[in-house]
Amino acid sequence: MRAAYDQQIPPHVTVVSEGAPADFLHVVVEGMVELFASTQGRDATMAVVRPVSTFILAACVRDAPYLMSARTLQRSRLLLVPSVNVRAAVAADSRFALNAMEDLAGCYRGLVRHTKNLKLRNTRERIAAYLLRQSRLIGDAPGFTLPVEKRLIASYMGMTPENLSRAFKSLAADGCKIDGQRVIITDRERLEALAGLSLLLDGPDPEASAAGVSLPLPEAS
Amino acid sequence: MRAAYDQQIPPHVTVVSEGAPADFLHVVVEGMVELFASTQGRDATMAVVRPVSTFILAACVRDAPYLMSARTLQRSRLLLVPSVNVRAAVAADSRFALNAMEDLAGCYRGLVRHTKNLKLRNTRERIAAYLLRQSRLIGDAPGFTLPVEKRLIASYMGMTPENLSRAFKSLAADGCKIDGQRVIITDRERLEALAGLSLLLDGPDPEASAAGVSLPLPEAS
DNA sequence: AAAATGGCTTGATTCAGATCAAGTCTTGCG
DNA sequence: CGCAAGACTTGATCTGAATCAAGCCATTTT
Repeated sequence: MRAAYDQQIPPHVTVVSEGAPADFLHVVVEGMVELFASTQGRDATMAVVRPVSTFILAACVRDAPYLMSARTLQRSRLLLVPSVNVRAAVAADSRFALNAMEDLAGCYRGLVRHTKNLKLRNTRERIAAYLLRQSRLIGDAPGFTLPVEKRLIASYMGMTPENLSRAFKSLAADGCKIDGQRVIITDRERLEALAGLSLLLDGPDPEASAAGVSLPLPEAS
Repeated sequence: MRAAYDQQIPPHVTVVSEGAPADFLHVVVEGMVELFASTQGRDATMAVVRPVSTFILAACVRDAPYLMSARTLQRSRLLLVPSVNVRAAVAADSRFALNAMEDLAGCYRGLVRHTKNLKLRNTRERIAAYLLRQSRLIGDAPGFTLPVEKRLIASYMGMTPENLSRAFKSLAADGCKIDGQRVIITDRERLEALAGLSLLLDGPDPEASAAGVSLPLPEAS
């Protein structure tokens, strides 16, 4: 920690570029950071990280190049811990190693869920599942506010903003009303049927949210 | 290790079902195991594990339910290590913890690559990238043999077998001939242009293959 | 207050990939 | 050896989602 840098970053700044060597483990202390990947114009949101969570731990551990880029969505406070020190701490302190490992395992499982989602569900189902999960994470409240821009949700879910918009509208017939940022689940049963919710996929276990990676929590309302 | 079970498993046997508690860490000693996920009839290959590699390490570490199922593709020899002992070893032996962590980080990075692939490339591009990667992994040989059934490749790549078949055929125009199991890259430049190969995505680093997770290596020919 | 910017919606159209339906070829097995 | 099962291919058709093209609305800038 003594070697770490504490930085305030303005919004919309890219703090990590994929391909660069993983010199620092990043910790989001305040704000919100998007992990994304891009090739030839195309662009995909991989996750959104919220306090207090780390990102690109895997690259540090393996001393390999970053596979994702990162940019701030808001003004954020980041802690940059030199990878060397992270690896030293892992080797020296078994408690630290255990915690780091749990974090990593949580990220991995979050990504498995995300990938299963992409492969096994179509757009409407993904959205239904996402909304149900958001609702559950704040204690099964039927109403809440979307925590990020819709375009970001669309990119995360692997669809275009146009399609997300249309899908949101069409969900009115399946138990969920979306008006601007406001979401109201009017018929949970129906929405669950649409999502084809395998409890496993969206788990009752909160690890992915605890890990702060995936999309942020909504605010109840 | 003293607590582990050593098992011979016939082909096409499901050895792990998603949702079950992670009582054992599995190690593939011989053979080939498919990790997959399914909901309501739909089915998606997530990875293929080859010797010597572990699978479902993340679930063990977190003492959480499996997120993927596993079935043997061939007659396989598996080592089942009780999760309790794995966690004990992680806590007791920092060398073990470090190695486990590297393994986990490798799996994570493999999955990041896979997900980026799904989100950023269309089917033909994914296939081109896959073939180039296979070629590179055996030392840039232009000719090789597909290591697994095409239907499995199709599922892994998130497309139907029909589509894979058509795409394979159409690649003749882009520098690659596929005839049965045999693949011959006739124009690497062209194929690379199609794949839009960002070196980052498919990496020069061999970790994903070393981890034995993803699809198996082909045989040169 | 007007103008500009960026996010969101809506409609029309297109297209990649899925589905459906045969058929062929290979492989394992009684 | 002959049959059955399963993998793969091929063609015809359909459809979910992308793309293209405006327009709308809120927020910020001038």
